Amino acid sequence: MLDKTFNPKDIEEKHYTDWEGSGAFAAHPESNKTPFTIMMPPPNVTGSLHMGHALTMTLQDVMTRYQRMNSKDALWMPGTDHAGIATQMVVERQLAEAGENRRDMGRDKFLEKVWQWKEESGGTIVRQLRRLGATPDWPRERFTMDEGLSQAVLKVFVDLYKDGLIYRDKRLVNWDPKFQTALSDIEVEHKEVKGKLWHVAYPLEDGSGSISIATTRPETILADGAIAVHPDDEKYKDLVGKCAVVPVCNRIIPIIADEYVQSEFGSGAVKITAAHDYNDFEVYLRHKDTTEIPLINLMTPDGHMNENCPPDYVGLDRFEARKKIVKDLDELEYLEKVEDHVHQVPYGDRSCVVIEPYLTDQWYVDAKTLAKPALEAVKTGKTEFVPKNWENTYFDWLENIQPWCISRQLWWGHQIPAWYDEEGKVYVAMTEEEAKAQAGADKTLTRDEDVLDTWFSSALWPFSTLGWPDKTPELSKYYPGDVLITGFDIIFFWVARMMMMGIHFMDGEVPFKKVYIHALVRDGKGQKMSKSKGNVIDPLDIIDQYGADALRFTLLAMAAQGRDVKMSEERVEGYRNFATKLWNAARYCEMNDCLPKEGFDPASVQAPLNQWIIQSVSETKTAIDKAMEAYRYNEAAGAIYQFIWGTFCDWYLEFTKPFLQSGDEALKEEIKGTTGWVLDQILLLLNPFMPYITEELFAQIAKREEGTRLLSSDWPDYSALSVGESAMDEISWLQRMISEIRSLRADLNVPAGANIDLLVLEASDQTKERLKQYEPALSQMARLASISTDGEAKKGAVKSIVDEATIVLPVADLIDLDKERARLAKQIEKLEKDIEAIDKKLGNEKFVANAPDEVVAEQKERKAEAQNIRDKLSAALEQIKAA
RNA sequence: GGGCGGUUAGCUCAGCGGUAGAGCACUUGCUCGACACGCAAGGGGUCACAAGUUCAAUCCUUGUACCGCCCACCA
Repeated sequence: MLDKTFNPKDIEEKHYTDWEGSGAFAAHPESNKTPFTIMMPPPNVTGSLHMGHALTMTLQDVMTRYQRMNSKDALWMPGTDHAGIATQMVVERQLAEAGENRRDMGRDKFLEKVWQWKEESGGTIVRQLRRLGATPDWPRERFTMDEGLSQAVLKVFVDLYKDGLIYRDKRLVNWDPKFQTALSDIEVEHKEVKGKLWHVAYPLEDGSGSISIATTRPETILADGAIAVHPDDEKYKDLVGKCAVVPVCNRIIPIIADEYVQSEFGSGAVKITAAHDYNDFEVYLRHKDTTEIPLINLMTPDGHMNENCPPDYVGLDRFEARKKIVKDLDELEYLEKVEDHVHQVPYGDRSCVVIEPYLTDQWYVDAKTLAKPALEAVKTGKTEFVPKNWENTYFDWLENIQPWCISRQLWWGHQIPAWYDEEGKVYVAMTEEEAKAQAGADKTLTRDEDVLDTWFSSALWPFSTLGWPDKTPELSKYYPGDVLITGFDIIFFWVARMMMMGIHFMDGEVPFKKVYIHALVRDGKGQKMSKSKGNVIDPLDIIDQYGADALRFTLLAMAAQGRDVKMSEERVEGYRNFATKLWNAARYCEMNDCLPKEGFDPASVQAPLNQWIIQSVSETKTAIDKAMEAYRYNEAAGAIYQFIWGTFCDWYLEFTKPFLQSGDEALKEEIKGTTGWVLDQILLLLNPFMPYITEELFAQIAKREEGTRLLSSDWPDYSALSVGESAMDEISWLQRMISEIRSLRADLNVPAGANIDLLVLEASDQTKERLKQYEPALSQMARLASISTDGEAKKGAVKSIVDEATIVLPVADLIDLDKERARLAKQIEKLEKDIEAIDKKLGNEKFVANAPDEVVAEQKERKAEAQNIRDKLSAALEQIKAA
């Protein structure tokens, strides 16, 4: 006997262990089944499960389970990402706590520490995924710094270098002074900041006056190399070619003309600080051949002023230097005015410190070239985004893509396979031996210290995890993947780069055919969850409290396309209740011997009641299939929810109760068989969504062959079942009948416990027959003492209409006549309004002429029906008035 | 500045050319032997605003107003 409530805690671990042990998560490259591949976006090794993971992994797991049940050879490829900066940060923080730091320790020793940390703590998220019920092919789990994947990274680097698609360049990069590394453009977040605009006067060298400029970063004045004005600006025409004196450091700089300058902004003159500003650098490049413009770097890598500054600035923090120069400018009377100014300031997405444009040598990928086929693939539909509007975002980014800076001044990551000889000449090769062979035996080579951007290795994930560059069976079977399921926040970081790398290295073949982009999870108020806001809902807490099934179902039900998912505990509670409901339905079935029986054939059932529920199961399955096909998880979840609760529990089980108590034996047996069968189908259909409770019930309600699990069961196929319309009509009638009586009773305050008599007038033969047949169900569900079809409505009886028949409840002594009059009047009024609206339509010649015939027919039918009911209710109202 | 999305019941959101839906909340009844994490019956919406297309618009088009997010170097 099942317990009274379902306790997820008791069974989740047991089933997961059993599932994993069964080997059912495994892909089988050797099988001849159609493959279905999902690449799991590898979470950071430093990560722990948050709601975003819970959502994306649930969607992936549901898809994987669904495809697996549909006889696909499903590969859900799991793994983790080494997460360069994030991981190095974690370990450095630990070192700091122990009073150590990585530079004292040295690179090798430090890396040893990181690996040690990875072994000890890197498995957290992977363990947590198991609690969600995720079923990827664990034995294939990869790490982006695994031997094989690292080899793939080296090969990709070397090949791209040979093709001229990777190169070294000296230009401005986004420099993170906290981590002291370069960052790519997309690792920089621009935030609106309230700053100041300082207006500063630069004296002209010839003493003939001064020229005024405005700046938001006065400390960079110390590195000024020129002043620029617009070539057409009359105001400054005569100054071009002259020189000005930089305040405070007294450097003489030229005044040049460049179209970049906007005459209307500020004073119309701009200082040019080529080593610390992207635009200024561009100006510098345009003029450096004709005008000598100093290119001065005034900062150390950790954001302090260097020796290129006046002595009293050297060593100052960049923000201190800003304060000091403002003070100095003011004292020296160069500062003309200060305005408040709102502008965008770049911050490192991990370090959260202000990023400096900084002039360094870095490695770049020629993203523009790689982007072309990646764009083409989506334009031609080889890869499709769902929902489609994300393609615009993808196009927009790739069409404007800049060179991708891939070198990072970190230690944790894939070290760049480049060596330098003493003259600084570079040799790129898979190994030091090969580099030496290139350089010649007499050269001493030093390896590039830098490592690659973490996303460089993630970009290879769809093929590096399958054994590339070897031609493995996995690679040929599971590439390209069927669908990539991920959030929009990493379309640039990851999706686009996988497209570029995949197409380039896999002979033009895209890495996945579909990209399903889901929303981000927010809190109940729609705010982004973050630790600092303290509004984080921990999925593990939710699992502890409500069970993994409830969490999964909540995420699915709210995963409608193109919207944020607002997570609130009340919703989870609701779906926990749903699990309990199912549990109790199964418990009821168990108590009534309605369990799955060997040999039951749903095609053979005779009773319309049973035919109806079987047909409903089939329709539900169709709805789920349709929804899954379109990645409409919320619709799939809604369909099965509605069927279980609204159809099976609320109607079918209630219909059949009286027949099970007293009915003829054949019918009883058929009901038992049908109920058991439906319950089994429910478990199958719900399994991908709520794997734990369904697996538990599956095991409890029937003896199965040893080792049979829902996990590895087949998705049902009802194509052989066909049920006539008549059963559906008949049960629909029964539902309407019961609803109508219940509604009347409630409206008229008939005591809930009172059994009353039902009189049905003007009943057709069919209705009479049905009343007789379903008498037990009607009596019990509508609480009737008797049902008759002939007789006369007594004075004060209440009337209503179901189809052709008038139902009469002789409850005169129980009800308030005024209330009944009001009820009838209200209904009649509503019907009149409907009829009027329909008449208006039908009276419109254009409508009749243009609307499809079936729409016109439908309107006519509705009108007739409304008129029929109205007439009968009017008669009833007259009768009461007469009484 | 560009792009995308949103505005539907008290709240959170589905729906998307022909009778407005769900969950929660609310009201009123219910110890009908599965379930109060429940059952039954209800109340509640000029589908942001304006114009247009159409026989017909919550749904399509255009515009307006708010609200989000993403991208963008204006000192």
